[in-house]
Parts: sequence; structure tokens; C-alpha cells
Amino acid sequence: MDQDGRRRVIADAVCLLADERGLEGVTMRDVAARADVSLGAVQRCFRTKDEMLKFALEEVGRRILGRVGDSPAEAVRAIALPERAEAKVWLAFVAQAVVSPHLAPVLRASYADLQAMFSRLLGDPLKARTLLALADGLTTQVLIGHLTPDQAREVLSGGLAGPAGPAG
Amino acid sequence: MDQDGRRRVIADAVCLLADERGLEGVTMRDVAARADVSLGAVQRCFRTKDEMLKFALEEVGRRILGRVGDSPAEAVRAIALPERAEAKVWLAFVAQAVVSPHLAPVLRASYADLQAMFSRLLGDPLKARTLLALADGLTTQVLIGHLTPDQAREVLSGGLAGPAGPAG
DNA sequence: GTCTATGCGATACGTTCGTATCGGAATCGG
DNA sequence: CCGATTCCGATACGAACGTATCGCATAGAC
Repeated sequence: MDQDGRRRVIADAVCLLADERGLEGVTMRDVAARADVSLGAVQRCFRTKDEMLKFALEEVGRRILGRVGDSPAEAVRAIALPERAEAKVWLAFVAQAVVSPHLAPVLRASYADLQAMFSRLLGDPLKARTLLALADGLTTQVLIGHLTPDQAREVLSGGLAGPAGPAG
Repeated sequence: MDQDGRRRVIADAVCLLADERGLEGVTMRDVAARADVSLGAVQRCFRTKDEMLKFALEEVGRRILGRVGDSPAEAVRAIALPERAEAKVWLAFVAQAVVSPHLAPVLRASYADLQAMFSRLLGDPLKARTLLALADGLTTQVLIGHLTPDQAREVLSGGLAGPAGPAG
């Protein structure tokens, strides 16, 4: 049967649940229910929960990188704006990766890819790092409700107007 | 007995554990053991686990704000550098607050205080927001090992040399 | 002194987790 | 058409969680 397609479906369910309740609200049973498969099916796709989370993180990384690559001009917006569901999921994985040796390398790889792409885009690694960090911080602060998306956009435009190049 | 002092000790234990294993690795039993009190004592101090986490978050917020207030000139460093144990704990709470209605207001309040202080310091709310977001993003990226502390400092200096005022 | 009330640490309870195991349908070679 | 094998969903299991309960010390009133 389509084993790999099912892994994708399950990863989607992981993201949905992580978006709603955070990563610690993601249980094997709930993932199975959300993906409309049995608990046994989830277990057959992934030997352990860690493996499942790792795959889901890789999938999210690919998805984000893909969106940035699809429209480089919109890269800033694609990364920075928390309207995308991935923002919450991403933050959940980041927090987990900080204390999980299994997840950390996967996340580092995604960040490396992202920064490489931004460096190519802006022609300056330092600007890329600045933009990436600013986007991360702004996304976080919008997610917790400290900034509105409009305020975040304002910061992004203002902060990049100076030494970090055009804001797009 | 000194009920309030014990709450402080327990909050410390919460932070220690959150720093090591993340917030989902914080259990009532482990907190009690780390704080050298009985499980019953923890329960008497805080009616529920959520209440305990909420208090711990408030405590961390006060501590960070206090350090910034103590040395405004060092504010950037105090916030941005992830060498302080609070960085990891803070990130853990941020991730949790995004999906927890109980924690979110507490975190928002801390961010509001922080931004007010930075606005006063820099004389420009936009600069304050930029600095705060940049510091948040850099701290996160250092924590996951994508940037070294030195690289983060470099970004911070470069990013602030332009429109955001002196980097200190 | 005794009695009472208060605060303590230990233990018990019900739930939920990740994982392991198991009986039955479906598939394929003969 | 039949036996073996593989795959599937359901169920079982041990551990660990948050929370509730319970004896037992201890301090103050009389």
C-alpha cells in the first residue's frame, strides 16, 4: 500500500494538532484520529513517536523552504507573517528542539537551507541573518499577541530600510 | 511558615527543569524533588499545575525585567544573549503560551513591560520593537545552534548601526 | 495536663500516555 | 479451492501523570 503517502497524511495531522494544542498536546491516538487511520497504522508508519515528530518537522521545513523558493520576492512575507499555519507549528518544534537532541539537527538543517536561500537572495550573509532573526522574532511576538501583524510589517519595513537592504 | 518564600523556591525549580528538559518535562514530582520539598508542599503552594507554571512565568518575567532595569546600558546584551539560563526557559514558556490561554496574558504583560522600558531607553517605539524582535530571533537561533553567540552579536551590532540607533 | 485544630509528607486513585501483542481479513502461490 | 503469509485494527500492558485523601506530628487555648 501507499506507505509514503500515509506518512505525509500523518505528518499533516501532527501539524494540525501541534497548531491547536502545541507539541505536547500531540498524542499518537489523536494523530491517528485526525489522520483518519488506526493507531496501529501510525505505529507501522513510524516505529516511535520521536521518529514521527522528526518526519513531521522535516516535512514542515520542506514546505516552508518550498514556499520561499516558489516566490523569492515574497520570501520575507512568507517567512515573517504568522498568518500561515506553519508559524505556530514551527515555534512548537523550535522549543522542543532546544531540549531534544533528536530534533535539533533537523531544525538546524532547515535553518541552514533558509539562510542559504536568503543569502543568495540578498547577496549578503549578514543581511540574511538579520532578516531571518527579525522575522523569527516578529512572528513569535505576533503569535503571542504582543504585536499585530500590521505592527510586525511596520517593523520589518523600517528595520530593513536602513542597513539591511530593501524591504520589498 | 514562609509560604511566599517557598513559592519562590518552587518557581526556581520549575525554571531549572524547564531549562533542562523543556516545559513538558516539568512534572509536579520532579519539581518537588528539585526544590527539596514534598509533593504535598507543592500542592499546598499551588492549587494546580497551571497555577504553578503561571507563577513561575511571572517570576521569570520579573527577573528579566529587573536585570534590564538594573543596567540599562547593558539592556541589549541582557535580553539578547542566550548565555543566561532564562533564555531557554523563556522560549519554553513562549511556545506554551501560544496555545495556552492562561499563560498568554502573563507573557503579553512581560513583553509590554519590556517594550516600554526599551522605548524609554531608545526614545523610539519602533526602534524598541525592532530591537526586541531581533533579540528574540537571535536568541532562538543561538539556542538551537544555528548561530554562535558571536555571530548573534555581530548581527545585533550591524542591524542596529543603521536606523535603530547605537548598538552599545 | 488534655483537647483541638492546623499543616505536613506519604500514599492512593483514576486517567492517559507510548508501546507491545493478538486475532482476523485479504492476497498470492499452488 | 486451499493453505500460508502479510497486513490491519483492536485490545492489552506497564509506566507516569495530576490530583485527592489520609494518618500523624505539632502548636496554641483552656
